[in-house]
Amino acid sequence: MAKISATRFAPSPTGHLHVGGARTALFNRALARKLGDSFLVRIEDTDQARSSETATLGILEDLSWLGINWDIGPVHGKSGGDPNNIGPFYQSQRLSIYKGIVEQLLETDLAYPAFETPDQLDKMRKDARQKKVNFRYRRDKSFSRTNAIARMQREPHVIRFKMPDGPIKVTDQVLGEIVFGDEHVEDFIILKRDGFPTYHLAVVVDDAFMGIRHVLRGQEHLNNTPRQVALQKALHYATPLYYHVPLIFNQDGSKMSKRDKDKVVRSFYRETINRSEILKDLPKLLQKEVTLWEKDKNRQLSPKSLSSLADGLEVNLPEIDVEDFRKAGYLPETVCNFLSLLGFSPGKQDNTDENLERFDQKYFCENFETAKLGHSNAKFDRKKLLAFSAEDINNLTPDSFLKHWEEWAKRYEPWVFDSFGLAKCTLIASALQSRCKTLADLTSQKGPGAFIYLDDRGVVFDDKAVAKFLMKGEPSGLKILSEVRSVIANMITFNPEDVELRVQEFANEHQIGLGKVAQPLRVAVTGIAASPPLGVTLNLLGKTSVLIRIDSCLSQHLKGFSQN
RNA sequence: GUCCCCAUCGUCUAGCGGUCUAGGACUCCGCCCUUUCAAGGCGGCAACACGGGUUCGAGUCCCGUUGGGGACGCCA
Repeated sequence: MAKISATRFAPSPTGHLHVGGARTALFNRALARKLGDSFLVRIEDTDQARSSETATLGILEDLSWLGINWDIGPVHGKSGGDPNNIGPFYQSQRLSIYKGIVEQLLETDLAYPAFETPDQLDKMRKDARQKKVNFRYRRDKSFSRTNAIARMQREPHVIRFKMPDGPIKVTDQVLGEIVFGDEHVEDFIILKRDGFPTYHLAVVVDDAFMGIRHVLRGQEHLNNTPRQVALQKALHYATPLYYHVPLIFNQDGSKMSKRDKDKVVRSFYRETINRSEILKDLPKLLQKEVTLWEKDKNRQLSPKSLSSLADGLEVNLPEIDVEDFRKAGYLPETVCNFLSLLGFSPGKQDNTDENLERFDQKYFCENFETAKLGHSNAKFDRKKLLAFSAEDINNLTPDSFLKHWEEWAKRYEPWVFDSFGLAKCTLIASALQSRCKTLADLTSQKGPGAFIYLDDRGVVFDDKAVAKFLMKGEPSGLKILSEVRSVIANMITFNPEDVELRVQEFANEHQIGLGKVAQPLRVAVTGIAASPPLGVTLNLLGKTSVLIRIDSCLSQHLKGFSQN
């Protein structure tokens, strides 16, 4: 047994890391730091059909991006390693260990082979359900060990653990003492037909071999705990301390899960009337996949296919995975801070009422306490996350903000820096920083910088803005615009201060308020009534573009104006 | 259906028997600042699920009801 003391995060690589998993990782690391334990990552890939190396890599990358580094485990970037020689950290590479344990259990009559096929079991479960009784697999009274061992040699089989009789007590560090009656805990499978261990066996064996003394995980595992405790007793392993934390929910109160994206697309697809037309526009391979998927509720589309279909249906996929939030332009620190608050509260310090919610992971690790963990499930509030994000982005130094944006853009919108160059992007960043809630807002078509990316002759004018700032009043905005145009045209320097100064002078000369000049100009070059300060807005576009846009605006609206 | 967990503003939560006419954060609303939009500053609305106990005293302890959630896989 390992001589170290560790906490662990043990994801199964069946897709991207989702926020619930990320939170578990965050809590485990904090617990480890608080305890002075090592923090270990282990890949639970005992499901041959669903696990993939791509998913593993994705999860490790997601953790790294969040800044969650691990001491022991798969090597990725600066994380991982095996200083105590307790690896490997992929369960698929530990098969011989589990087999040895299973043999030991078999020899000591603590486990036995079983021969029912999955179909047979399915039927047994259905029958039980129909009779409204609880199904629980227990070894037959007429069970003969010698017979079974002999049959093992020639028949496909699983190995089941002999669950001891009597209730099992679990002591949880968060929830307290919980007693599970044995009427539910069956002789569960520890070795599958394919020779792979089940989760229960692998987790118990690995935790023991890897020195895991503290197990913090989601409450969905609470009902698994008695099985694992029974197994630990049978194997004479120490039972780790358990910490079961509440779940993370969607706004509608359902559990936030990996399947949510599929669910959203499915329900939207069902309600779409012209779905056959949409289907036609998809690639042939995808068409086949969708047809199969449509018929089978339990089937899930691959992430790629799912997003293609979502595009076709024009549905927005919910953000569930860490990668989704990265793409949406959140800073990793923001995501970590927000996630840390789901099921954990920093409490009150010195009885002051100040807001203690905004903290970094250093603070979280130092102040993490079991007593500060909540007991009830938490809904994931995107609006609050967005508010945190806006605040964090605003608090960044201009330099750091630019770097974050550049890094993000390189991954998701490479055209920005490619076509505008660093100098212009620096200007854009400084103009938009306080107006952005996420990094994605910087390039969003609905974002505060949308006007920057417009074609000079393709400005789309907002009707209300045009009516209010160009058509109304005497003199009208259009008239002022046509007069101020020459002021702009005659400018030699074009920095924000000069622009503001000249426009102010113009207003003074004509004895009108600044707004009377600024708003028509703003509408002319952006199409809408809101933008960064006028000087910055015009400077960002450059004199040439500004003049083209003014002219284009005048020619589009003067016509309509004279007719009225 | 069976077992398990949970229950304070719309949401995240503070509260560990009296200091609670219940505090903070997000949302929403108002005001200030202001050439627009942001940012920033100030203020406001808003909750102890219900019913029984225990106690001099209950958001805080106990029981029940109701409600929410989880588990019941050769998934993890």
